[in-house]
Amino acid sequence: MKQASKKEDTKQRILDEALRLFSQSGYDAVSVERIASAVGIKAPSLYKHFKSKQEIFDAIVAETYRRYDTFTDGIDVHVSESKADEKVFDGISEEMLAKKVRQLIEYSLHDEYVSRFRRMMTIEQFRNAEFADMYSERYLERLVRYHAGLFRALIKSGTIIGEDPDTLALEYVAPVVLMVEICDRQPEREAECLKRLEAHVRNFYRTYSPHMVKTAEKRGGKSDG
Amino acid sequence: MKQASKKEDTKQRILDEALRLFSQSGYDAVSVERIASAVGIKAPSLYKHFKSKQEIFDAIVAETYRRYDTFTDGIDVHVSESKADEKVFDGISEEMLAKKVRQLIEYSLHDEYVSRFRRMMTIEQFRNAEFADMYSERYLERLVRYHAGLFRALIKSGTIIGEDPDTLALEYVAPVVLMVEICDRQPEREAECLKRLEAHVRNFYRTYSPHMVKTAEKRGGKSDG
DNA sequence: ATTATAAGCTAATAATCGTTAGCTGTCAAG
DNA sequence: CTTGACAGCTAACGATTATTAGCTTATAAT
Repeated sequence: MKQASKKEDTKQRILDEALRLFSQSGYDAVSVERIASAVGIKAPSLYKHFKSKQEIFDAIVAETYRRYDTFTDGIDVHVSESKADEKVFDGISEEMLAKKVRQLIEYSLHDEYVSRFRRMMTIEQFRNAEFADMYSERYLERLVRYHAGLFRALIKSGTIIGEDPDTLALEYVAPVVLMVEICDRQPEREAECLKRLEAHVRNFYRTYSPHMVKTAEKRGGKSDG
Repeated sequence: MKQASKKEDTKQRILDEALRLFSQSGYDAVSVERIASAVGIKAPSLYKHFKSKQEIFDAIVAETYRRYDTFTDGIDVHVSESKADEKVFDGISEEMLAKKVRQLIEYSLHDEYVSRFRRMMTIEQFRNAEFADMYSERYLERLVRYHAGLFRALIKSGTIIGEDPDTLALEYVAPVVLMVEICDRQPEREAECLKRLEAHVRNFYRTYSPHMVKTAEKRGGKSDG
């Protein structure tokens, strides 16, 4: 029988520690010796669980393919494009948008697995075309498509105004992605990034919400900076 | 006397080839042997020019500190914040904005040195705090500040409407930065990215230009999908 | 022309790399 | 209790790493 107690546990810890180290320094800069000692075993013992260093890396990638987590996994509200015309989002508020982004950021940055894997792929994205494609798809396009669907529904329901939901989605999502990238390399700037995103979301909402009809007159003479 | 003929030439070629290789695979994955053979010499000969592999890397970084090139170097129109209130940008057009972005992209992607260094730093950004800071500053904050200054002037002159030039700048710049990142890993998508940026810039201009007063009525009843 | 320096080379260094062989103790199944 | 597989270990492998020593050749200054 296959007992999952000791062996599977060690195997998982190897994957965990390897991902942690790869996300810090990249695949080439991390030796199997270093992975092993992080797990608390000797390097040759790794080969009881994986037949090569490359296989460890591959297993990590394969695992995330199974998990298929995205930025959007961290959001509680989900929309599929097919359901988009049901008017669930009629009354979406500035506050709701802001909250969604906070949830997204929270998940993307504080889920260790998610954030480590993203940092690892940031380092390894140029290694081959497959990784490049995966990176763009996973960390940008999925999020843009998701929001394009959302905005398409919101436009249809009249909640926001706008003609091009794809462009709108890119403009909405791009600052979010960039702030995540900043936090990946400068975690100490998280508060600042959240603040900038709050300002972004609120400006976005006010710009495209029909409640706020923006005219040249409205912002004519500003008193002082 | 210090003759700059042969030695300085080889030294520069070492830097060039090293940067090319580092930008493809990262520092750790490139051996001095591989750099040397790209230059056309043997590995030990490298040490007549640099006393270590690390020094080659450091020299590359130091060189870009001297050059101080940014995204904005590729733009012909320059604004310093002090000159910002001179009404040079009164009549800025959608076409001008679109052209500026095209120039920016052209420079960022097709200047070999600039694009290779950026890709190298993308790989090495997590190596230490200095690189992390440099990356954010060089590839995002500078560009945001530049455009914040531009938009501040444009708001003051009434060319565009808006209250928060910093947020506006982030929203304007973020899609540009992201499209550059896509092209860095998927060069075959350049045309698509340029198209998306064109749509972004035009949407941005139309949204914030006072000529286009956008109201709920204007986009009220859309006939069909 | 002489001479010194510079820039290449080969050979060899120690260190570290990923990986294999083979031994030992643990522990669950029979 | 016996047995066998499993998961750890040490020792060692060859390959590759960055780097040094020392020789040679080309070149530039005197």
